[in-house]
Amino acid sequence: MSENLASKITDSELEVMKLLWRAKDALPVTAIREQLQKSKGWEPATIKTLISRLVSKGAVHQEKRNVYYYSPAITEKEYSSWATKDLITRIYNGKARDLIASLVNSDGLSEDDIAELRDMFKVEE
Amino acid sequence: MSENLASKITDSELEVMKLLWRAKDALPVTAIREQLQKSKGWEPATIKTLISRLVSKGAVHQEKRNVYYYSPAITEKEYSSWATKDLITRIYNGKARDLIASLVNSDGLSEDDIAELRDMFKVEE
DNA sequence: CGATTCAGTTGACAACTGTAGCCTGTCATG
DNA sequence: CATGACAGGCTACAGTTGTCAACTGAATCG
Repeated sequence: MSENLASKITDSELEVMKLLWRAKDALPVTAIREQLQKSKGWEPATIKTLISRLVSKGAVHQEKRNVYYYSPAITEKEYSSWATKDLITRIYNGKARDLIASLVNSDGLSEDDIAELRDMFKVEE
Repeated sequence: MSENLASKITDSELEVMKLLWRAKDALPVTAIREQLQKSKGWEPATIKTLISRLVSKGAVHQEKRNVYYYSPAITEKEYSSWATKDLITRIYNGKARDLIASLVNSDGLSEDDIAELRDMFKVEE
């Protein structure tokens, strides 16, 4: 398990991160709460807990104004690429190509996906 | 989270599954213990716990002989493809191609991998 | 200024996870 | 047959995760 930054963002916490990634600027709890309360049906307390856990583990940065403003301390790309490597390590013996092979022959990809990928690999040299 | 079969095999449990997948036939605890004790440094008790949890959640099948013989109830392919789809759902908004794109431009793939993938997508039509 | 609201902090609690011990019955072995 | 080893089943216990409530102090509003 390659830990360190962003070490283990949980599923619930990830919902908060997604929201913060979508926002261009730092957000106060109010804004975060508004969205997640509706979309996830969470109580304000739950949301506050998730935010502080994320701050503790260094995944979210807080900036003191009147009230704290929160923003991601890691980018979505960083996280998703970490999560992907983690999957590859745990499940595919560290071989990225095995992951892709698995996707290719197990209906994981639509015709469109395949076409697009063909392009993706064709163009670059 | 698409649950059901193999619902949430944990990291430790996965080590047991890997061993069972490698074995062609069902194995008694003895055999499982021998390998994991050395490779993982786990106590026999730990290994027994993992096996029974896997049996409970239907990921491992047990067959009564003198002593129980254990074998995977789900294939490695089934599991890894489930885990991959799960990742895609959670992190890539359900878009498999985004996963691959992320791999491509984030040093997730070696030159060799890319060459091989180019082939992979070239050949089939 | 007194009452209301709510951010931030702390505590809580059940389910799950990692790790392991104990007990009992059975099987092999001297 | 007596004994030791160990499979299976049960219990345990700390740490993590998903959810949330209570308290406190500051800002807001009438």
